[in-house]
Amino acid sequence: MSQTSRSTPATLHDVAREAGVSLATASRSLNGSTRKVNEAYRQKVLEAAARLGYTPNLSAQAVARGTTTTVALLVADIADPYFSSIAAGVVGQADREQLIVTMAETERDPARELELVRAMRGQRPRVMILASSRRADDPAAEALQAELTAYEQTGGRVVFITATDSPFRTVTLENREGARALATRMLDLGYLRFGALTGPAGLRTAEDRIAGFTEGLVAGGSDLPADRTARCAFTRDGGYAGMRELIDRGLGDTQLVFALNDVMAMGAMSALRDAGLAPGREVAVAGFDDIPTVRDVTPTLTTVRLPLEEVGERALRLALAESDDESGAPVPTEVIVRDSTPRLTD
Amino acid sequence: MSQTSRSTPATLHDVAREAGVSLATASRSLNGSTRKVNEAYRQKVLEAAARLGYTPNLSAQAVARGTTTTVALLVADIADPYFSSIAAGVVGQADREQLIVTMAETERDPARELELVRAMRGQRPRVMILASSRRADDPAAEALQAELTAYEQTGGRVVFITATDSPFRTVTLENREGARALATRMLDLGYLRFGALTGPAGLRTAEDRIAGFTEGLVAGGSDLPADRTARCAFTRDGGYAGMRELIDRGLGDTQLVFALNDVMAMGAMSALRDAGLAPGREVAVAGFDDIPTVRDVTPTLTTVRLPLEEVGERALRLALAESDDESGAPVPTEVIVRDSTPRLTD
DNA sequence: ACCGCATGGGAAAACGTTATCTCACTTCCG
DNA sequence: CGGAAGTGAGATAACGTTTTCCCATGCGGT
Repeated sequence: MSQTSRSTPATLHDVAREAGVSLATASRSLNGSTRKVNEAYRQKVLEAAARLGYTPNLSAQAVARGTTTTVALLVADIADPYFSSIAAGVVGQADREQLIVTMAETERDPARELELVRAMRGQRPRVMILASSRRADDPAAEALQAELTAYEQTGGRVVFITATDSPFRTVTLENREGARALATRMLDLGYLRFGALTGPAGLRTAEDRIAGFTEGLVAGGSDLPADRTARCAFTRDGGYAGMRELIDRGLGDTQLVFALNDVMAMGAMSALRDAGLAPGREVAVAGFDDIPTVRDVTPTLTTVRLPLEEVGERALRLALAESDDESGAPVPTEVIVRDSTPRLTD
Repeated sequence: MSQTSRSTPATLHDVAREAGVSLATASRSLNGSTRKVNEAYRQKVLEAAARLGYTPNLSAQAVARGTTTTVALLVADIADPYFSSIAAGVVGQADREQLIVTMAETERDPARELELVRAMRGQRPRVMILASSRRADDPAAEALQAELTAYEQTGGRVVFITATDSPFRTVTLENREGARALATRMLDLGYLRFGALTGPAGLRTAEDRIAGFTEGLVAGGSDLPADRTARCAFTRDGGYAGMRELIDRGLGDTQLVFALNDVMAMGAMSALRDAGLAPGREVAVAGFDDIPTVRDVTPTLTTVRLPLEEVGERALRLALAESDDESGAPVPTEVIVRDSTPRLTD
């Protein structure tokens, strides 16, 4: 009972011996093979396995079967609610599909992303989901595409979560359309003078959102003047810094600042507050994504809802789908007006 | 160039043939073995590998070597900032150690946790990190412990992230001490009448924090009356519901509510606001964990800082450490006073 | 000149599975 | 009663690696 000495895990061999059957029969009994096996034998094997605490070695199964049950997930930053929500969706769906997910963090660096894709290929995952953000000026983009194409040629499935269309299966996020709808809605609320935190140059998500927002404004007869925008990192601290810069440059009569995503918006609101300005009252703020916490900030944040967890689920389902063009409808976005953008009544 | 037909990944065999060397030499060239290999041969192999786009099959390596490079991580809920911060730490450290992390979600269900541990054992991970929360009344606890012990006997390493001491390596969270320090500090600020959201019955983390908080209050001559506490789920919505219940029962002269963790505190503050009460001014609120977003809520939240990302890193390092009793010092906690608990001056 | 002895390549056995292929045995039909 | 046709267990060849072992070669020492 108190065997504290280190041993090795029980193998199928052990189980077969213990049950007094052949290796083949043991294997057939423990996983569902097409072949039938005598119920009496089957019982013996099952009992033996339980007695020995046998767990099949997934690596060995992978080698023998030539396929794994792994899905590889690449995100920019796990601690960011945007990515962790997507990850939660992927992991949940994977669990339902009896798959295992392995995760890695690109830290928003394209070179690192490429490196990680290479490394992950070693696992021979069934699926690779790339939620990490695309850049327009990515020098590693070609190499990445080549790597992924090679991966697909060996039977893998690539799914991107992004707005830009890629040569791979894609869960399409309507960043542009969502931002345009947001702009329209803000105009409806009476806003006229807009500013924005535009994120880092070259980041596709950022560019799409800004483009969509501008489009909406222009369509409504307004615009987004360059001197009311500031570049900044795509993070909470970036949002804080960007808003800080806007404030330092002089907000003028800016009525509403669009922050590109919710974490940036939250940083921006803090920057406003720290500068003695009341977000929502003196300067309205809008975000994008609808991460869970925006209901709990003050004022509650107006944003464009992206069903992130569902996005993760869809990504995996899409990867597993038979048909190649099952990408289906883009993910629905929805403008959600909250207290950070009150109706202007003057 | 446009070979779109599906093929299989290049194997070491292919590389060896392409380079005109034996399998053994190819293997020795591509990973660092103890044996030296002629530089000319080595180059040929490396070139051949590059030409064929060879990536070693990790499963096969695992089978041949008898060990994997996998870290299994179990969390309760990936989308919860507490767990995603820990996960970020684990993934970051794993990356530095050239390890791969696979992740699963217990959804706070002990039965599920046991099931998952069983399933993960199939991967033969080098390390299993359990960040999912312990329960005092867990009916599956014995089975879990048996499973983990068996796992350790076969060479695996278990690390718990928790406050309760376990028979396994543990990153110790000083929930009790931190909560006690928080109580002391709140007394210093002039608070006298306390309430609390106590979380679900049986959850160790919750119990420890409440116990510590009560201790601190009692030590300071105050107390935590049962009629000012409410049970609730350990989530944002739980915090909201719990505070709602407290409000409905009548807050009386309660001056400060301790919410057990930050997401609950944020829910609680929203509940207060929705009831027309100003958190921080009319009722003070304190949390625990110091998740990133609490700097951005209004009022900013007083809490006990837990360096969550570092906790994740430490967990992995602890798992990998040679010595058995390297658990080291408990993770330092720090009370951080912010605007949600202003000094009482009446 | 001969004998170790290090050096380093290659054949082949292992790792823990699955899947193919035998083959003994039953059953059923004419 | 003989033979065809199932049935299902077991031996064994894979799967893609690593690693052990064997062996040819070259070199230094006596």
